[in-house]
Amino acid sequence: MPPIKSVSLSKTPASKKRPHHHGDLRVALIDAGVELVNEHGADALSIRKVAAKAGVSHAAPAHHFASLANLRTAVIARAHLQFASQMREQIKLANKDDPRAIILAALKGYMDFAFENPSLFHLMFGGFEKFDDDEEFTRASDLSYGVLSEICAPLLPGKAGEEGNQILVWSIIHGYVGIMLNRNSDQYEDADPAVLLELIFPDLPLRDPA
Amino acid sequence: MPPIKSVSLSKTPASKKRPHHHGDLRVALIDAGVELVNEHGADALSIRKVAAKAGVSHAAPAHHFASLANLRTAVIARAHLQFASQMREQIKLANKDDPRAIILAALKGYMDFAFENPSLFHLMFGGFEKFDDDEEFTRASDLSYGVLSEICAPLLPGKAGEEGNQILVWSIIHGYVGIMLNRNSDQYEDADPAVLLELIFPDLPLRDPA
DNA sequence: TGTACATCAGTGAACGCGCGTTCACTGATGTAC
DNA sequence: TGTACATCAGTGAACGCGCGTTCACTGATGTAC
Repeated sequence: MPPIKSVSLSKTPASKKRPHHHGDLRVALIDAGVELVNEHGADALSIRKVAAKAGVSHAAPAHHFASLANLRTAVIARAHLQFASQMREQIKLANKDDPRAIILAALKGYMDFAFENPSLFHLMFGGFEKFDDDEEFTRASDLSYGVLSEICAPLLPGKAGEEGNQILVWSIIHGYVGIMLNRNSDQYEDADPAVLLELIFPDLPLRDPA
Repeated sequence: MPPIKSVSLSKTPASKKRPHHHGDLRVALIDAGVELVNEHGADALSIRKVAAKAGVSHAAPAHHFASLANLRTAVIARAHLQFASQMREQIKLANKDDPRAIILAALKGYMDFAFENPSLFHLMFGGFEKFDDDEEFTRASDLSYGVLSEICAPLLPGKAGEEGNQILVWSIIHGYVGIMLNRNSDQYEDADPAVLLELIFPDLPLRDPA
């Protein structure tokens, strides 16, 4: 029995923008990179391992990433998307009329991301070579920084001005996370992040609601 | 003319504890490691490069460091010594009766070290494999942490208790430094660290002097 | 609809490199007598 | 003081490994006609 309309059937999946061979190798390689880093550390990211994990030959990634630094930049960009979205998800759970609750929620998302993906966090902020002017990267990292500036907007400007508040809040959470990640793992394992955040931020001065 | 007392002359330098061949290769290798990291990044630390920099064969370090992680641990330990001493030097310049000035001074030392040795700073806190229970390492890093707990002692305990103050102060400076190091270098090059510190710490609540 | 051709993603072999580690060695130093 | 010996830091060759990168290729997809 010959297939009826086999041509149109094969054309429909083609309209899904599936490129020539692999589904979307570029995306698959970045996925594999994120997994590799989380499983074996920031150093473990390599073109050959990423290719193996995606099930292609080690020469295939060259068609999508000109160098290891390009791949790394893309993985960090992807990490920023997840980072921002994890903060946004916590914000959604907070009372949207309580700016302080929103800040604490976002910072809980910040900490959760870092503690759940410590190696990825180190890759993002640990001084690894990346292309800071890559468009995909700047778009993604702007999403993260956007969350932070957004939640700080209701804060009363301090002596350091608007930007001072942002840097202060960001410094505290970034430093706290960095310190905790650097400790021997079992030393603070019973510390409850939410409680610690409350303790660290006892009274944030807010603007009068306009 | 035969040398008089040549024997005792040659014994005197021997009493300087100079080991067999090299002066003190272990120390020289750590020196070379610090230089390598500062010059070419935290990733550039390798047994072979360190040996080359110290002018010995690449098999020589094996007599002093069982593995790369051991060498790295020793380099980080050395970095902590410098880190602590840089904070102590700034503290010496401050009015010793002004606890707030002492805190700001120590944090200036903290920032100066990080900005002058960014790669070393990343090596110390960037999640690289090291032996946290190495005695030389714990002794050195305890010196750094000792400075931080010392300067925080005069602070009024907050809701998070004594330890909360320490974690808060440390988080702020650690996070601020981490964020600045992660930016494109020229973005904040005109920021005066001392001024920023003053802005970030407008009013630290101190204990009554007993 | 069918055919010829261009495009280009993925292949597999090969390259040279730097790496950590091992090994038998050598030669200077320290020690016992 | 002099001699024999033990110790051990440093040597140089060799190992196998994973790496990024290159290359001619092949074969599936997309397009022009």
